[in-house]
Amino acid sequence: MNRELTANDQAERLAAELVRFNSVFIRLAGPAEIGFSNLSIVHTLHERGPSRLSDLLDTERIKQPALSAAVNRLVADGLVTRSRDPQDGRASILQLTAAGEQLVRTRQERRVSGLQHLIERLPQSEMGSISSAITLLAALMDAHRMTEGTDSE
Amino acid sequence: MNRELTANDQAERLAAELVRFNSVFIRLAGPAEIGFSNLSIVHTLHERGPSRLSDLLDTERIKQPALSAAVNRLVADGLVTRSRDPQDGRASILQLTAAGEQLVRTRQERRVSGLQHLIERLPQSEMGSISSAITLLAALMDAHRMTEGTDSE
DNA sequence: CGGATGTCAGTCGGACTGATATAA
DNA sequence: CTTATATCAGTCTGACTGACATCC
Repeated sequence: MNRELTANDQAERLAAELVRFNSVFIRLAGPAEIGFSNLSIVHTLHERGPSRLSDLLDTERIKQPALSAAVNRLVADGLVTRSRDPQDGRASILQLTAAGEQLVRTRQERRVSGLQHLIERLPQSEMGSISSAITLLAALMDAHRMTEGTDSE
Repeated sequence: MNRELTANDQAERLAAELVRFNSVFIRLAGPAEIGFSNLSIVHTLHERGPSRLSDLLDTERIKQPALSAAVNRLVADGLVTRSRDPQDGRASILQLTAAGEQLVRTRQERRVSGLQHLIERLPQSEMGSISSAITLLAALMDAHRMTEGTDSE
């Protein structure tokens, strides 16, 4: 049960540190220009490739009409293209433009650059823990995928 | 210079994993009920204790009128109290109520609980990397504090 | 016609800018 | 008077709900 206590303790500390670190990390990519929701849509399209509106509905935390409007904005901004699905007349196919891909890439580059500056200032003793942190985060994501669908909502 | 390449590579991978993991992590606390900005204000008051509006202005990413209105909402919701500073007639002192503190606590508990579920599903090989990840995150925060003020904006 | 996909209309919260009141 | 602190007024972006059009 010492192990139980330790596991809970670790979750507490990890959560606390993640919250604090995130407040810094999320700003590394710089100001968004486009809103959070729009950014999230662009990001999701980047990860998934061409998708329909209803595919995005599952991940984006907004409702259909808001999503529709958001996509219209993104199209107007030249970040996304809409085309009709020849297989299904009801569906639109959404896809990032080159500018949309560039936006994602630029933000990620800024994050990397900011993170690099921080890493350079790390004490030598911490350098080794970076790669284990990377695999830890990946493992936590795997663990999350395993629980998806079994959780309510 | 092999070390240079590795450092950049690590920053890239860490940034990518953090972005992906965050999309899960930020949802662990559940829906906000109150908006993002309001939540951020509550969180900041929790971390700093009693503050004035202009203290919050530095950290919150909104302007004075929006901050003022947001605080009014929080007061109406019973999460924050305003009182005048007897030392300075211009200033309001903002402070979390018990309900406000409870909100922060509840959200953190949900994060911890969600994280614990994920940790329980980790392969044994990753269990050891949690505590090193905690110290890494803390070290990265320290590194960030060192660079604050030297960066533009 | 029934279910899925997407849009239209009206409303509302919450941000912004610019002007303004009050205290130091 | 000038600066700091906070609010008021008007506008705008982007979310929501509910009704509706369109295609399978």
